[in-house]
Amino acid sequence: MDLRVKKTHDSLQRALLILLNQKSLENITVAEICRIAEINRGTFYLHYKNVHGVFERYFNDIVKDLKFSYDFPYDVTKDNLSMLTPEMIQIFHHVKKHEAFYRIVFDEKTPMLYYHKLLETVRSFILESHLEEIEHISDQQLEYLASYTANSIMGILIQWHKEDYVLAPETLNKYIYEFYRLNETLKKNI
Amino acid sequence: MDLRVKKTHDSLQRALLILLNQKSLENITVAEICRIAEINRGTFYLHYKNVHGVFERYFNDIVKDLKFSYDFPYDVTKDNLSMLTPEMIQIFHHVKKHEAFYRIVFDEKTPMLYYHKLLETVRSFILESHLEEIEHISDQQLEYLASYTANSIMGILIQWHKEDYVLAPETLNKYIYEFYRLNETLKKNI
DNA sequence: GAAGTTATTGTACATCTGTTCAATAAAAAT
DNA sequence: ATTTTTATTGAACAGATGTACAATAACTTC
Repeated sequence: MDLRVKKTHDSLQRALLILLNQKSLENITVAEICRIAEINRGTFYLHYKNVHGVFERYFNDIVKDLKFSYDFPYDVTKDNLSMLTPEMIQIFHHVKKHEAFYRIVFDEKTPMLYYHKLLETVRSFILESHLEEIEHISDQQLEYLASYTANSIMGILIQWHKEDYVLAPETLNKYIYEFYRLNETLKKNI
Repeated sequence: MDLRVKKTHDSLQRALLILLNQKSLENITVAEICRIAEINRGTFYLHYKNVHGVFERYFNDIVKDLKFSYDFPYDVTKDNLSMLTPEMIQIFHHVKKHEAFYRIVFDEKTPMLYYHKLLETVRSFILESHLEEIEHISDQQLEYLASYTANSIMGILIQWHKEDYVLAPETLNKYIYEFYRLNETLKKNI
């Protein structure tokens, strides 16, 4: 790979991180990030459409980290019966690890793009490991079930974000498990 | 209320709708919307921060419509035992009714703001009507349960969006009901 | 190492942004 | 109806955006 291109990308990524310590993402301009990175503004537009382009590159690295951590089995007692197993705790640990990053992802000003990408990732985890055994369900219905299930976990993340990430990942995991069992109890009261 | 202010808001709202038929929201500039609305650009900044400000005003009207429709009981056979009752079909009907609008809300380029607001609305529906009878749950846990439950419905909406809103609201409602029952079946296989 | 290819640079341009301010027009208060 | 208050306007400003182009520098190929 061309060293010049790599240098451009690295400089811009480094400049973005510097600026994110000073101001919010939506207040960072292309001109500004180029000044810090010592990159010509014209060069910027050769590679990215806007500042979010640089952030998206950063995002892809973070999600790679999530996918990697998910490939490692977290707990031996794999509970395949629930669609929302304690396995999901890895997602909470991941978000906590990159908290500063996810504060931006869930921010009101941030485009939906990153939310969609994260949901897609969680969705693939669920499709790969938890939805195989389901019968009597159409392909299309399975797509909806995956989104339904994955996004319920995203709901936990959003609430976590709203409460400033105060709870421990283990607590969230316990919550999910209890929410799953809750259906059962309610049904028994019929 | 000052007639001049109302005229300004109305002109801008009308101009936004005209422009949305021609191009996507993120490509509409303040200068452009002011030219169409025949409003001085300085006046624009007296009322809004950017183009999204005008869209947000529009959004508030739409959500008002959702809240209104939800106040009307849709079906007499209210199933209080499930947290996700067929009552939710009203949300699907609402989104279908304002499909052109929600195509923008769920778009990748659109800020998370509208998603958060819609989630908050669905969340309030659930808290008001379905989560009262739950016992042995802390206030905080209830907050998470509400986000968890409300966002699972949002997951259906996102999938609907991804599939270009082809299915009927009734079908989605049937799906949700079946997803709820699915837990039951899986557990019996222990 | 020379020749060819490609990324980066500097400059320029029209347009947009966000803000300020005095002048004016429209509404509200008396 | 006159005065007071407030919204809108037009002009001007520094800075940002997105694009274009020729010149130059860096990398690749042979």
